[in-house]
Amino acid sequence: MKGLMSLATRSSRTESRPALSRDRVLRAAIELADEGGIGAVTMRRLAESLGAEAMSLYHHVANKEQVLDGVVDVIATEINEVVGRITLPTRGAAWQSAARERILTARRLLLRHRWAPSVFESRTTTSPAVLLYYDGLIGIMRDGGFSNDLAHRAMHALGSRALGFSQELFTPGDGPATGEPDPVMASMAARLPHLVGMLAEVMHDDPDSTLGWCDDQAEFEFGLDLLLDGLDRRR
Amino acid sequence: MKGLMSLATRSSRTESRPALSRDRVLRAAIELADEGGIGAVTMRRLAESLGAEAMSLYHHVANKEQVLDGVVDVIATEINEVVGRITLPTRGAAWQSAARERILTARRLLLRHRWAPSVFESRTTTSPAVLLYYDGLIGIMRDGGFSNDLAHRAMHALGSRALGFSQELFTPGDGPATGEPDPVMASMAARLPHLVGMLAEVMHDDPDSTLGWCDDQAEFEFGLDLLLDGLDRRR
DNA sequence: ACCTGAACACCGTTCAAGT
DNA sequence: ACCTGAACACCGTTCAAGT
Repeated sequence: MKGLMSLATRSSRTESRPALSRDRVLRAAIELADEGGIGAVTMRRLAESLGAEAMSLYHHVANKEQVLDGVVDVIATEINEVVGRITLPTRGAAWQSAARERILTARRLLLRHRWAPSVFESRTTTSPAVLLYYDGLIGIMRDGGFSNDLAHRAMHALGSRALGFSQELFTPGDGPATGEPDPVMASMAARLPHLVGMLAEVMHDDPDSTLGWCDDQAEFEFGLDLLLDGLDRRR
Repeated sequence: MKGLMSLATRSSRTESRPALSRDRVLRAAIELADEGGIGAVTMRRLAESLGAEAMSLYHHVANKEQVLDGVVDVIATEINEVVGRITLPTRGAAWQSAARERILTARRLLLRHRWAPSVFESRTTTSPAVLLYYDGLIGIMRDGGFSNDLAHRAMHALGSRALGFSQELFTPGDGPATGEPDPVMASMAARLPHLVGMLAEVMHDDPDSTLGWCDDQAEFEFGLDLLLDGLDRRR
């Protein structure tokens, strides 16, 4: 009797929603963030998306911080799986293309989640999967002949670029190219001659550019190569 | 009679607390953040520190986002005042030392507020003072012979480094050098041979280093010079 | 072991009311 | 014009109670 009851209970729950688990919580959090940004991830809405009550989550994660830690770890694990399949020589001068490929691959995966960079940055304790990713990158540099000291400085110099993202400096909204003369823009141009002149020319040369201030692929690669070239020279 | 009353009211308020103003609100927010981190800055506590009610703040700032925008602008204005007094040649090859000095000066001021980098990064609309700072840096590059296109790429490559800060990658907590053998550390070493080996050597060479993962001055300058050298070569 | 409802201590912000 | 108290719609999290 008791067995039948619990069986019925379990199966009725399974129909509407499988049992909660840490993994299901983390994946639901990623889905929620993909849909509505990281701000959409609240314990209450997360639970709701899983067909449960907010308090039920606390049986699988200690608190919200741990949800974010876990989300980072899930994504970094995915990155590790893909970069782990890269087979490229790493010895000597080959280190640079290997590192470049590893970083650009991480970038491709990371940017599937536009909210992810800021969450990666906000973590104070580093996820094991991120450490594993760094370990592989350091290994490539060591193969290339880097001393531990240079590898250390290199990791620092790369910063978040090691994982494939870089900060947006700013988004100037509507730039100087919006047809009719804008008085706000005009007074800005007077105070910011170099900035406005630069943006005007960049816009003119490439009207499709997003004013060049977003984390554009070409810009990312320019900065990355600047660093990798410099590191190779100090090798 | 009415005049006397209002005079009395004003003077009695002045004794305990001068009238609120946007500027006083922003300065109180900076003070609060300096004391307890940016998390300590809530509208309620901000008002309390000014001897007012939370709702009174809304007569001087539109909302909390605007408080943070204003805080960034106040700090960037302070930076502009100091870097504006730098008198260093900027023509030709001299651009590099001028840019370096400007950036390291900004860094000195910015790091008086340890919470500031993350707030600078979190702003979506850029403060006029930050734009003015960028404009000056672009001007230095143009004096150095940069095309607008290269200056644009350079600003991108520098990212937050243009303002004097770079991300902490992670803080590995207690590193491998803590005397007694730690089982957690041992299993980590097995999985992360390059990372642990690197940190062990860096620690050994410089026991005072903060495990090298904080935004250390020497590390910042290494990364900055790597970028400035590379940009000079592409000039 | 897992899940839940009610409650607590906070948030930012709106509104109507005061001077 | 400036300031305020009460209230609203949210948060994350604790607790005691359910199965």
